[in-house]
Amino acid sequence: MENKSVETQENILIAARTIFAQKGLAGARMQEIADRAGINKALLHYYYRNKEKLFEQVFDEALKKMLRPIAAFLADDSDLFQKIRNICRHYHEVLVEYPFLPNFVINEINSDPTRILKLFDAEGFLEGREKTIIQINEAVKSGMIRPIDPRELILNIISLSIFPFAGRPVIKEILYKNENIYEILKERADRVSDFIIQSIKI
Amino acid sequence: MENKSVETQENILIAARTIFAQKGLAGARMQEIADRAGINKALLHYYYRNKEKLFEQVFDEALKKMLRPIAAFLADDSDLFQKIRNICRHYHEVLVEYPFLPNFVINEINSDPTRILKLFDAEGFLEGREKTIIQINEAVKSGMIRPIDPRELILNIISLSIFPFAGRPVIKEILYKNENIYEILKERADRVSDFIIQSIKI
DNA sequence: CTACTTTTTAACCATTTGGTTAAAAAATAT
DNA sequence: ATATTTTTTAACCAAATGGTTAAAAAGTAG
Repeated sequence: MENKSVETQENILIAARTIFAQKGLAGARMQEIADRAGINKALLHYYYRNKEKLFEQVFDEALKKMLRPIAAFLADDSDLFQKIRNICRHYHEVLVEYPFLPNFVINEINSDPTRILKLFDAEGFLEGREKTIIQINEAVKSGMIRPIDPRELILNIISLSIFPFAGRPVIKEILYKNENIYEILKERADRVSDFIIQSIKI
Repeated sequence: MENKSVETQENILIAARTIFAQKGLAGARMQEIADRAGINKALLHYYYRNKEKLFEQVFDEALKKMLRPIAAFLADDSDLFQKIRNICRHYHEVLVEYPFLPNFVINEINSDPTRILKLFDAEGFLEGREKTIIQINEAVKSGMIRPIDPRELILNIISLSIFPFAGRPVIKEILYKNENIYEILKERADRVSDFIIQSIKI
């Protein structure tokens, strides 16, 4: 009996991910989520008190899955180039699974900035960031890489990894029409790190 | 008399830009737009028949301002590196003025992909793209730049230029807290093109 | 002053939507 | 078989919202 219940809840979450991703929090309809999960609205509210709670669960879950390993990579002791490769690869892996995540973050940070930032904090992202900034500065000083502001390098890594997923529908139409964009993006991970490393290495 | 009318309509557009940018099409409220424009809802509907029409006007106007010059840069005869510099600079200039544009495009392409793509077409973006792809391939063949898939290079340029604006609220919090992010992004244009050129040049 | 346009007011409507309720039905466990 | 949990049905509610209407008021031009 419990199986069925768990299965239904899982179906709800899967449906919610899709709908929230397509329409955002405001645009999503509880009825549509229920339909897609193959249940009715009453049951949907039976398991998830309201729209906000449902959204929060879907959102927090996905964001944690993204941030926790990134924080770990930032904090570990591998050398800079390896770190860049790890991070790019992880971004691409998770985003192939949760391609809606960037839009979630981008859209919802406007409505409640603090909640998202708390998640960054909780997942240890900020400490890892400090450590990596120091590491980049040292790499510059030791002549391993060209002079670059650490935050700018981080921003470039993030931009190259995330934007193609955030803008995926447009990208697909203007650059990769009639191709499997997910395949292309998945394969891109290592080329992105090469592109970055090529730019900074001496 | 006409002045007042035009001024009111302009106020509406300014207000609409802000609200649509913050809340998206679904999340925006006509009442809120009216309030921000300093008028009432009846007058808002008097000038713009309905929400969709208003959104369309705001959106199309901004996207054209973005695309038309990009198309021109892609189509002109300057050498590849100069082209990259022109494009990065233009993206940054327009996006400082319309920072909401990327989110607009990203969000609304889901609801009606064809309308946006028509705009790309109409603004001559696609022809410029073809010409630039050929140019990149030739630059590779002539040994001017490292081997790279032209579409991937274009994607990297777009990602580095646009993502920082799309993700601006998050970026600001995790990297540039307490700083003027617009100033930082504006200054970034030339460093972005340097980063790209450094990566591909031989 | 008169004619015309712009703006306001305020009530009003239809629809959508999130959410509830309560009872019946189905499924499952013991 | 009985008790418990899960699911459905269907009606219902309150609030929000896009949009309308019509008449009055204010502003403007000739």
